[in-house]
Amino acid sequence: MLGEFEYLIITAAAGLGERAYGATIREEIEASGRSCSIGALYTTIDRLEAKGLLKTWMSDATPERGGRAKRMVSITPSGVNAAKEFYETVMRISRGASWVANQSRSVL
Amino acid sequence: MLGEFEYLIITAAAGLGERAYGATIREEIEASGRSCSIGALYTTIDRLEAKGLLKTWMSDATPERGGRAKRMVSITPSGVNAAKEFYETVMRISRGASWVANQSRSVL
DNA sequence: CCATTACTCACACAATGTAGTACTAACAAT
DNA sequence: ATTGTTAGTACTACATTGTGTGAGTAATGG
Repeated sequence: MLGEFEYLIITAAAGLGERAYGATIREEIEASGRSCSIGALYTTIDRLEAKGLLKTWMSDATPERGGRAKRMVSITPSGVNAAKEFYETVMRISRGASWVANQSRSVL
Repeated sequence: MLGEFEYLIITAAAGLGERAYGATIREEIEASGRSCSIGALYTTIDRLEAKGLLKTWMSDATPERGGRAKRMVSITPSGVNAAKEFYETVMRISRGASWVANQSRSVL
């Protein structure tokens, strides 16, 4: 099973599409109010890659100040599956919990 | 932040209400298709109690064969908050993800 | 006394977090 | 042009927290 942080990274990367790499993923995560240390980010990316849930490759350096080569990220089909399963597990578990709003609406 | 298993236990206990203790929580979890070893269960209950997210106490023995005293569980207000936050974090993160169905409906 | 129900313990492994290091390129000063 | 400074990026080693295992122990009713 994915951890919450792993899910977070996969989801952010999926949303960023072609623009996904360490720094943009981090911004995305912190923008949602969750802190994301650099180290935690890369170790998790490594682990996810080892599990085959995403793949990475080095791009060429861009002509920006400090434009070091980026480690680009994209989600594999397995990665999408894993994320989907995580999401559905949380949904299933949560069914009926008092802190879940609007439970009846989902049926309408 | 809660782990997935911690969330699972809090949710199961919340659903069971007065009847929540080790064995019923375990049944509840396994009924949802997720395995739940005894050891993992109690370790996690211990940790959650240490964090103040739930409280436990020993009940009297029941008059059933083998009816040993049970370690009853109930969720504290902090526990409800933590669960709620976990749920909302996952929801917020997931907004827009391709694997989430019916995204428009939530607005209606 | 023994089958049943339930909990405890000791440890192993996996996921997440922190802090610090190192590399690259633009920019600025000389 | 050379050098130093700074910003953007990636990597590594270690610390902490979360999850898993299953044998072992205790209490109770028959």
